[in-house]
Amino acid sequence: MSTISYLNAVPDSRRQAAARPYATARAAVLHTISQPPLSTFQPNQMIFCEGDPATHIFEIAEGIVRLCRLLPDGRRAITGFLYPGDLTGISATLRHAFTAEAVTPVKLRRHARSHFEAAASRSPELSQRLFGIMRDEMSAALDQLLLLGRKTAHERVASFLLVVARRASGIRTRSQVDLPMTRLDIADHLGLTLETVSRAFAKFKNDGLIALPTPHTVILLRPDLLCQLAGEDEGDEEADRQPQRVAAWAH
Amino acid sequence: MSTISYLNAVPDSRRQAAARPYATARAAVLHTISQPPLSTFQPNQMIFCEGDPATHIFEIAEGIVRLCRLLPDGRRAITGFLYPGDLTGISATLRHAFTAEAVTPVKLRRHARSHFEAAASRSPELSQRLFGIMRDEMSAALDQLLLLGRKTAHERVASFLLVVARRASGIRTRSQVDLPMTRLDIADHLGLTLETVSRAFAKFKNDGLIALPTPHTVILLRPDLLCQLAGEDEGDEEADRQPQRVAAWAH
DNA sequence: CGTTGAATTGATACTGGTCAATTCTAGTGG
DNA sequence: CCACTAGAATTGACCAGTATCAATTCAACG
Repeated sequence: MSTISYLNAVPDSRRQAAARPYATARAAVLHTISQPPLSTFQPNQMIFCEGDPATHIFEIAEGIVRLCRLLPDGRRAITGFLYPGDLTGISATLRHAFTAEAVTPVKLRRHARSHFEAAASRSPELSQRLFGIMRDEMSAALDQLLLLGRKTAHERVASFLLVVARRASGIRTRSQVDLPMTRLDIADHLGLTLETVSRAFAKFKNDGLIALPTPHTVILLRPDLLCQLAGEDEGDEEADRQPQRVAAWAH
Repeated sequence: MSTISYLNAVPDSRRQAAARPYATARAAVLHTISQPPLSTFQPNQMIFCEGDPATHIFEIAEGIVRLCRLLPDGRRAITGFLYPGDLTGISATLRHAFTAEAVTPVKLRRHARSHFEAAASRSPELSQRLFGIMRDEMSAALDQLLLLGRKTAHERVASFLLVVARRASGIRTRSQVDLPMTRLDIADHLGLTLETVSRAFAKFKNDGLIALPTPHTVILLRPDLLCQLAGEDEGDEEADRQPQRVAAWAH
């Protein structure tokens, strides 16, 4: 907690980044169940805490959320960021495995776990999707393990930019990317310091790989080179990675 | 791949470590289904490869397996080790997300995914357990993210020793721990070099925290201090970590 | 405009990596 | 049973990539 306990303002430009129409891709499944009212959170406000009883599942309607784990002395790892349409709390059972905090102003729906599980046991499609979400989460976690364990600072930052670009836009290589989170958030996600993140951005800018119209807007000028730098083999790895859909299991 | 492609011998002392009666805790569920014959693998032999079609689920009967992800240039992250009784391939659907290789001589059962899924859809308990296994995997991955992102070399090695001690023995603080994997495997799991791992062991030994009768046997002399070093706060760390509790979700 | 937190940039320190040599271990063959 | 050998582990010297500490600069809101 030492790093963030205040509730301060976030620039308007960053608020806008939160209200993107990406959403609903995943959450759509839920809307067949019920539509709880929206809860609102201010930037840096805690949504739920590691260790809290996991009574609800959360569906992000608007804004960006960070998921963190902390060491007793306050060192922080951000295990991931949530975007509109994302769900969290699915893989928890008794207690949450991480803390969730709003990065930008957030609106979300809380689905009671009991309702949720009842619905899942009735709908094979729903439980199917839940498995799919858990798989995606696991896959992202494995990518992150490789990033943290074996990539250099520059490679980590390049990887991050590409992940955010793909996720926030849906389109594979949209040139303009919003970074609603701070340099410290990025650093805690990449296992670096905020200075190192800043220097990596500066270098990419000097090398002509990106442009930084504002600190929270990146334009990918050479996504190809970034891909190479990130050690992702830019090719069409996605192409065959998720042509997914297997029969089904879990009733 | 570049690091290991030969099939060499493993000391007999390490073979024994593999044949531990831990097992079956998790695999027990499966035995209600069927009992395929055992397949055998030599040390460093590949069991399946990242990207392979995930047609089977594997149940380790004997021996130790490592799960790796590789960067194009050969840098390797070991995302985890499997012990007797562990399953893998559950969270994969179309293709495996990592490579699995034998560390010691391994015996395992291959369960056809189709059978498996059929059984899961018939048995709520089974699919329930599968969810549980996936949760455990995710929880371990999150721990590892914190370790790789924010712990020092010494902290990582201390954490590793404790995890292995708990897992291999089941008992919380069994003093003698076998390390069937090499220093390089440990290093690739902890995001370090083998030299750094070796130096950490040497330091712990000098400081009286552990004894090293052989390079593959560790005795935890002061598990309490190791715990502290690992940043696990053995006790009730949660206590003062989150004194706060925002009213939060008053929508 | 003024103010405050965020971001950038610079100087320096230090952890852990790299390269290299030596020792150890365990399996092999006499 | 004991030397022999190959790979593993240890240890040392040195170096590089990041972290740390510190000072500006910048951006956005009041």
